[in-house]
Amino acid sequence: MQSPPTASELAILQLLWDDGPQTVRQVHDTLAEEKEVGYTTTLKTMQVMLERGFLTREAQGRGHLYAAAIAKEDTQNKLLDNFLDRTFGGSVKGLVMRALGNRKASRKDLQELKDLIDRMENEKR
Amino acid sequence: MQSPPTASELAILQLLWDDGPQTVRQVHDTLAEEKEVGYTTTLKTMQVMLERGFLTREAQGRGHLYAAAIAKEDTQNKLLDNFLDRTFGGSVKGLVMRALGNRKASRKDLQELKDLIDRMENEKR
DNA sequence: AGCTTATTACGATTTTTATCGTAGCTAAAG
DNA sequence: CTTTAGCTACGATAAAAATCGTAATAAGCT
Repeated sequence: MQSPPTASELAILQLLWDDGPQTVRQVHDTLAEEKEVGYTTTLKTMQVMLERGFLTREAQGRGHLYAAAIAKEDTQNKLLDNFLDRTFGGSVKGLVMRALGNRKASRKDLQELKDLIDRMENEKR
Repeated sequence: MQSPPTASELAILQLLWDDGPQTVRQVHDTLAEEKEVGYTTTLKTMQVMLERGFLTREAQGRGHLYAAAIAKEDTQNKLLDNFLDRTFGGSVKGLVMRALGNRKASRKDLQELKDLIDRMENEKR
């Protein structure tokens, strides 16, 4: 993955990751709920993504069924890495504390995080 | 702050936040260590940032001394918010767990995080 | 004052990203 | 078989971000 997906591309990837392979029509209809955009814009973006190796597709009916070709976690990791460096100078602690401080996490989330931290501390030993 | 600073702009802000007000020359020399870029590119970017209200400046010698006009924490918060929504579907837990899982945090960092979580759990009561 | 050098101002260009119009194809419907 | 509705392909355009060239300005030196 040379350069990471752009914001628009990422929005499409999210749909394909979460809801599985879809046609341009399906993707577009979902995107259009959030933001006004032409059908051919979505189509073109997905064609570019195919070109870039972010998507695959197979013939289906009169059109194509597109699927994500890159893994969600890998992609998130790379984007996170970039963001961390650019915005928090690479400080994980800075990012995490800010994220927790700003947005409300549920009690259950907090407990899971503590568990994760405990496990990490043990592994470190 | 209408639209957030771009990647290039953010790099400049980081320098001004961390090392205090500087001239274009100083900023440029630091940036140029990382990446080849012309002096007037840096200058122009900083002029645009002034225009956008991200920087202030005052006359100094033959040139100007620039300073960040927006707060580091506010800016980081907004960028984090965007990033969280775009990349992790707004899931703080997802982001935090991934950040901790990927990059190594020091034992001290982990302890501080646990303390923060404990404080949050108490406040929640 | 005249020269040199660093800086600025300004506009233009390039590059990247996002957007869309149009023409043509194809399957399904009549 | 013809019409029609939905898609695709392709190129063009627009918008945003990054880059730089050039000329003017002003400080510092001799």
